[in-house]
Amino acid sequence: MLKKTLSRREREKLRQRRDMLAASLELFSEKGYHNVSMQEIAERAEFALGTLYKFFKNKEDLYKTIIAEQADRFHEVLTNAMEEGDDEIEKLRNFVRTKGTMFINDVSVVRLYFAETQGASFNIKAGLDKQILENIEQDLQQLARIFESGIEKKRFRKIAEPYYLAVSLNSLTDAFLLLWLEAPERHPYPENPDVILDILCKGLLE
Amino acid sequence: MLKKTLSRREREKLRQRRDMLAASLELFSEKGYHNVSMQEIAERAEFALGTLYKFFKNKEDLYKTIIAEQADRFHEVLTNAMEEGDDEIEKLRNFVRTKGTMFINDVSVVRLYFAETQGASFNIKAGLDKQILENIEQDLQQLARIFESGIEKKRFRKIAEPYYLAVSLNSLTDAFLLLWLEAPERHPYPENPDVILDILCKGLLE
Amino acid sequence: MLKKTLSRREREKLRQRRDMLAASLELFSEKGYHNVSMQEIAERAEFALGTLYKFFKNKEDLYKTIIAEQADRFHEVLTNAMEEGDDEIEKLRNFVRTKGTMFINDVSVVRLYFAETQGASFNIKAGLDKQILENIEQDLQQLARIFESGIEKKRFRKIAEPYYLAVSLNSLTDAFLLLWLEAPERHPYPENPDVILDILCKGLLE
Amino acid sequence: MLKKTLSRREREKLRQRRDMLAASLELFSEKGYHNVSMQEIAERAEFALGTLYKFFKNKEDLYKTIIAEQADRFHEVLTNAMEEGDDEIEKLRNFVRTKGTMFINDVSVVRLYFAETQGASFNIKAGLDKQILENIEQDLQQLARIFESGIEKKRFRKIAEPYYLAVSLNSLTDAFLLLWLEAPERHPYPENPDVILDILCKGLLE
DNA sequence: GATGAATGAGTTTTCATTCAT
DNA sequence: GATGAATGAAAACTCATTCAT
Repeated sequence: MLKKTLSRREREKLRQRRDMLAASLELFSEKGYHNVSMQEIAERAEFALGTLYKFFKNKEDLYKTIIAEQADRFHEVLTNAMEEGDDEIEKLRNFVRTKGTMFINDVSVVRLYFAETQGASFNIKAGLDKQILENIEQDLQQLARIFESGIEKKRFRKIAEPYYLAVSLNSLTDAFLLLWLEAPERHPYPENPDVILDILCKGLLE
Repeated sequence: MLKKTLSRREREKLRQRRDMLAASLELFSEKGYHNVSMQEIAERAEFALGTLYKFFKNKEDLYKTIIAEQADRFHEVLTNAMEEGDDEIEKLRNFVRTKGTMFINDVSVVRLYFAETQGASFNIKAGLDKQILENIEQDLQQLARIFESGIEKKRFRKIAEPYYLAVSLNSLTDAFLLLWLEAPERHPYPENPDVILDILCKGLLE
Repeated sequence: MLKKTLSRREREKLRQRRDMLAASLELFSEKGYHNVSMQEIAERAEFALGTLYKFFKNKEDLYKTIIAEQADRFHEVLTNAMEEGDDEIEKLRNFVRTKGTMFINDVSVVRLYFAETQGASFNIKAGLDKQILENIEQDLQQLARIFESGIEKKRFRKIAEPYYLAVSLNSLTDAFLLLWLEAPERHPYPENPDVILDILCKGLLE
Repeated sequence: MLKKTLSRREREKLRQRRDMLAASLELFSEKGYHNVSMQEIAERAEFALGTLYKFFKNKEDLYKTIIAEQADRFHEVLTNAMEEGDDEIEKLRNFVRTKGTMFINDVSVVRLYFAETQGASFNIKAGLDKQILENIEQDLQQLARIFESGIEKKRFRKIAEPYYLAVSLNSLTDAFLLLWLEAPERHPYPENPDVILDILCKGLLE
């Protein structure tokens, strides 16, 4: 879809939609799905309540749209990050670094990300969309293939199945992000991705 | 307090309380705090609505009681597990094994555990009690001391600060528990704790 | 009813009943009918909830019993007061003095008295009993007869119908009692009944 | 604020508010605060429950608004009445006449007035607003000044302190209003204010 | 097309009353 | 006969959603 083909009207609509989603994201992230009212969202976004319903058919739809859009953006950036880099280690470094950067620049999203991926999504009526779960799965698969490739090239020892290695690295980055979220000063997300990677790479035992 | 000293009345009360907490735990775990009504809980527990309020002063109190009781049980068992074992590796094995066993025997709790610890607790008005956060922190500290001791004894390489190693191992077990929760058949929680521990211990790089 | 004919059991019952009524009177007077629960009354009276219901068939019955008993006591004392005294003025003095003394000794009752007689009784489902209204009416009639007699004997000028004079004197004492209730220090109920009576007797105009 | 400056929307809002207050006044007056539900008020006013809550933040707010508005109106009218008239007697006549007229035209208000001023306000959680008590006190003070002025000019005998004379006259009008309220046919509120005033003015004793 | 007032179902909570022990 | 635990009807209040303007 070329931008040039969008009429002023259409561009305006997109801008409104973006504003609504931004306001909702903030509020949901601050207070949680059930502690935010549609009225509140409308006010924060500076639109009328009815206008909100012109864009999203109900509260759940609005919420899911946010999650879906963020997940897509997230997915795209991560996919690209994992493709860049000359060797496997470099790709893993890119994964760790990019995931950190992305989240730290967008605190609101982190909270929702954890709420959703770590099993609290049952707080909202319906679980995550198939689409989103697939995104996440794809990221893990892509990460797994990096590990697999490393193992094939004898660069990595096969200390676990590639998929589990992917899950592990993902959970390590999550853990560091949570620490940062709770106490940004005391537990900054490491600038050097090796701090996290080494936990996986170096082997604890002498 | 010896059971024998409890009157029939008192024992009956305890049983009722337990039934109520059990019903609530199930429902909160299935549907989330905000999607469960007190009426629903009363029905599931087979008590009248008013009786529920005789035992818990309001919905939040009921919820927090569940979380607190489970967190205490959890904390106690884990603390003990980490104390047993002759050397550091054995203690870590006990941690991984016990955490798995405990959760797998009580699926309802896992869901709430993740909802609460992974940042979704903001879905309920008040966050986690100080007490519970302290429990969790204590577990991590205890785990960290095991790593520290291993490093001092030159059994472990210091691939990261002990506290971060503790956080890492904890997040790895969480990740495997989540996998199991999503697809118990495909991703059983490993009976042999080394499957998880090795990810930390063996070192990926050749 | 001779006291001697009452068995110990019966005397005990009467004492319990009195205790219950006393506790209820206190509470109703402090907080108003709707802001007092039967549970609360039972606790204050140090009886079990069920026992309360053995004595009074429901909350309204309990309330009405209090009102009726106090009204009876009130009526009896006032009737006697108005009978004593050698002339009309003395009888009126006795009325004013006795009404004051009685209320001031029993603050709880005053509040209920005003709540009931001044038209707030509609706050409770049913209005005042016929019996009580009749009591009040009788008092007014008796007072009216005193005025009437005074007029016949040419001691009083007929500045209004005797009944309205009765109502007037009654309302004057009520007004002074209300003042005292609001600010006992600033507006003590006059020890000398003439302070009130004079307002009626002396005539404002020169 | 000129009516012309109100938009149709605003006028509509005012009308709705008035309708709600009118329905509430009726119901509270008929049955008392605690025997009226918000649902009932909504039905009587022919609005949805939620609409009621758009206008008044809760039941107590609704009640207090009624009381406050009526008290203000009452206060204003009485103040003016007491200012008109050439001499003291005329001012007192105006007070007695106006108070009667106002109440007789608005029976619902009388009931609430008595419920509130005669000490039953403790039936509702919060007592009367400071503002309202001040209104009442101001009226009494103004009345007292009239008596004082009359005494200074030697038109009145000082049969009691001016403030107590004010309280007395006020209580006399209240008494006649209560009589009328109970039996309008038998005890009409006197058209000629002297019927009430004479009780104070003429002096009972020969 | 935008608006936001109006709606009412659904939720939490209280408390008078009953009745098994 | 006393007890007080259990009951559930009823009340206050919220908020997602609709629809007339």
